Amino acid sequence: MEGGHRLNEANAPERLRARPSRLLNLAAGQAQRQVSDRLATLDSRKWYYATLAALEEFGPDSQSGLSDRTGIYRSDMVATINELTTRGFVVRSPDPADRRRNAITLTDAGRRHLTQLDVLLADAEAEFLAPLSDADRAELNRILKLIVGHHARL
Amino acid sequence: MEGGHRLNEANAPERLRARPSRLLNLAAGQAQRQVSDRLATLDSRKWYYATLAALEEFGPDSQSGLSDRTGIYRSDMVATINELTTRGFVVRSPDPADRRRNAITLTDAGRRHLTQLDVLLADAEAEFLAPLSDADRAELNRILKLIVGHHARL
DNA sequence: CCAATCTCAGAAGTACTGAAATGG
DNA sequence: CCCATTTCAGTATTTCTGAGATTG
Repeated sequence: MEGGHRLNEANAPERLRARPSRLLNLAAGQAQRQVSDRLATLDSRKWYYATLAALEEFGPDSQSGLSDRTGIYRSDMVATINELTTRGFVVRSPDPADRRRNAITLTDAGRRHLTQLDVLLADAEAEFLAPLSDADRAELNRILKLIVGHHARL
Repeated sequence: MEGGHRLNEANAPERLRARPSRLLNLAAGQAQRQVSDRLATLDSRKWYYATLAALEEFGPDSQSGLSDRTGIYRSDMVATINELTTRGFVVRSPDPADRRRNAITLTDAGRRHLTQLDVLLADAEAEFLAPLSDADRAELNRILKLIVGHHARL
């Protein structure tokens, strides 16, 4: 879970080091790894967090709705809900108003788990943003939002 | 190669939208997709570019050396060199000085391919950096380098 | 005997496609 | 009959692990 293969960016060719796409990729990979590692300490993962967060903020929803809100594909949402159900974090029940749908509901245990994940995520982000000043963090957020907003549906 | 599943970030829960790790992930995914799509027009990919770039800048090298410079795992470098060899972009020959090693050498065709990939990458980056001013691009680069430099080998 | 290099086989997470089944 | 939702099965790519074979 630790050692092996540390990146030696200083040895990389200039053509690579200069590329924004590579920097973005490396930084995202670093963030991703720290986040996943922390979530794994509670046998959890990104998709759980996204799904629980959507349920907490917007209340019970269909799998299709959760897919829209989180960006997780519908086919993958099936497995996510299966696992969250097994762990008792959500309940899946048929929607009486439209029987094609499942109504997914957050449980108290799910809410507690979400709270724990928030702490883990804050820790992970504190770690990979460590070299940045508060001003830098704000700048990074602003710039990334420009990119994401530009390319997401308008 | 196009349609389906557009991200509707406006509907995402605040807990997600606010997370730097998510923004980084989405932006990197966007960059990644644009880069891969362009490289694919020449049946090429990121790893080809990284490997050819390392060979161009530092001259012939072992697979292990290329792995260090590019960040590609040694096990994956095998397949990369296989494919580059098939396409005539590199030559793999035993290193007479140390017969455990392969000496990987860039060919003229490889150099030409690298030049073409440079153009494609510039196009891709122009596209996903489109919403940013020059100052923003410089800021983004500076901040990402702080993160990457901090977490790469010191 | 130990270390380095190359190679192969494969796990695991993520992103994505297509189609069947059910119901509106 | 058409459309939406859920589910399943499967592809592709990337990152990463481990182990065997060869050579230093």
